[in-house]
Amino acid sequence: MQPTLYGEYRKLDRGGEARRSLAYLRLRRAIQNAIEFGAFPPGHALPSERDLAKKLALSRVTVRKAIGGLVEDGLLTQRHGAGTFVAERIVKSFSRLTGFTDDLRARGLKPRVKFLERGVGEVTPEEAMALNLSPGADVIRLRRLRFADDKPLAVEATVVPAAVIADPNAIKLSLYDALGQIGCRPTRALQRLRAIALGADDAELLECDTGSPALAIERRAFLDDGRVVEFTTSLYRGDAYDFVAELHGG
Amino acid sequence: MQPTLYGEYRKLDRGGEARRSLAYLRLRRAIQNAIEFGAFPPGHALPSERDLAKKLALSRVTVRKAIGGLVEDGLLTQRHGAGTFVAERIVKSFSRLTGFTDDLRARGLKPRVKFLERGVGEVTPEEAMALNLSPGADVIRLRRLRFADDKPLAVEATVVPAAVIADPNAIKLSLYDALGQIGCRPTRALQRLRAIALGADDAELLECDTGSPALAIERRAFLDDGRVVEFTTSLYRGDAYDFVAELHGG
DNA sequence: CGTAATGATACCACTTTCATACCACTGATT
DNA sequence: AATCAGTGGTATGAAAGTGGTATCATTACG
Repeated sequence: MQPTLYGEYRKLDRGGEARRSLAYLRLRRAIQNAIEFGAFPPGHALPSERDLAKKLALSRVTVRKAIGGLVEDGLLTQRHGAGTFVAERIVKSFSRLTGFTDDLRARGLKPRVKFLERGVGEVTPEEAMALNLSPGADVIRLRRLRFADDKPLAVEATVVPAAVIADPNAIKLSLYDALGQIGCRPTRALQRLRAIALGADDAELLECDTGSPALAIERRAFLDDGRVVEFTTSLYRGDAYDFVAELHGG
Repeated sequence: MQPTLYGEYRKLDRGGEARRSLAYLRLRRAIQNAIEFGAFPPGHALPSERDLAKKLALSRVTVRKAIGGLVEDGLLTQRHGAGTFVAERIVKSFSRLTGFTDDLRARGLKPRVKFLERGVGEVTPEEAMALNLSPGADVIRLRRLRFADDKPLAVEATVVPAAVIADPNAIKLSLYDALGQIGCRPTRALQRLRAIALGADDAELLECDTGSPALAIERRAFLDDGRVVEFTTSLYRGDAYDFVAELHGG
């Protein structure tokens, strides 16, 4: 039997001794399940917010909160006056290859970004090497200060070939969201991690002392065809970010 | 029957005899067990601090102390005004783990190991927590200094339950070889990486200045049945070692 | 005697949830 | 073209529950 939205929601109700999840999160999971199991094909309209609220005995605020999250994730699309629809191009949710924003959201922290620089320019020789581009090609440069719950956590310098994203302003919060929307979400990445001492400039941005330890991460992300879509150098405050990895195999 | 949080807590109470852990440590272990045995799936809410305190006849201060530790470990997430939740793990999957020895060889460096300590002792509370052992159990402790071309590169402290390997001298070169020979080769490991400043002792061993940045890696390796067979804390000189990881999505 | 663990209590800030109401837009009907 | 029912977008207020924090008292231990 095909899962229904209402059935999915009620199924998630069982919680044993644990307090149930928050209603809007439960509903959100229910909708997401229904979509991923195919109960709602792409383009299909969801019941209206008022209908959902009434049928599930929830308030419209709660329903909107659930839907809102999925809209932000690109799973749903809303059109003012028309309705809520399953997005045509569903961005595969990558459980493992995630960017900073997803990481923080998964941890329940509020991500915030302050742009220090956002512009277009010509590649430097080093960038050309890292991105595998020809000299003279254009790239987008981003320099971002990242906050978690309003505490500075990392400075990040990102270089993206202009051939991938032409308009720097298309990147609002998450680079990976922007890449996903144009179907260029990377499937593989190489990271290089090391510990360094913070320089004066970066230390000031991160509101800690010069020379304090930081985690430096360089990442090159690849598409299926091998093109590099991103080269990012990040400095994470050593006392504020842990990198957790799960290893498999024998 | 699935373990429950309250059941877990009371079970730990019966440890009885002379050695009863502090209440907040016991509760902390109980919660951790409940999570790791799946009683609380990721994303689900714990009972509120007030509920826990009331049901377990503890004060809220004690409950908060227990929860606080797990939050710091990244196992739980708290949101002001919302509740306490089992953290969704940020998992980076390393498909190819560049082992220490192989990596050095690839760089044309000669690896060498010097044992600083190798013996049996009783677990400390922290180790008991990491290895999920009862207080008073015996463990093997290894402390090794790793060199590349005769320059110190890392200090490594490893703890293995004596229940797994009884004789410390059975471990000659590679811990994983020794584990494999008795059929206890781990299939899964969790690593935690962060940047720290070196303390005086470790700095001296690594022949660099106190306070210089280092890469701290904690690793817990698991068997199929979930038992922890190894807990290792490594400190790599920040200026001498890069950690390279390959990430996969989809 | 001091310290640490624990308990009891109170208050604050925040989130969730509900109940309304009204606005702005869409699409189809008239 | 005008209308209208249904949609999402926004705002308000209120109640209940949550974690965050502080204070003070009690107990156990060295």
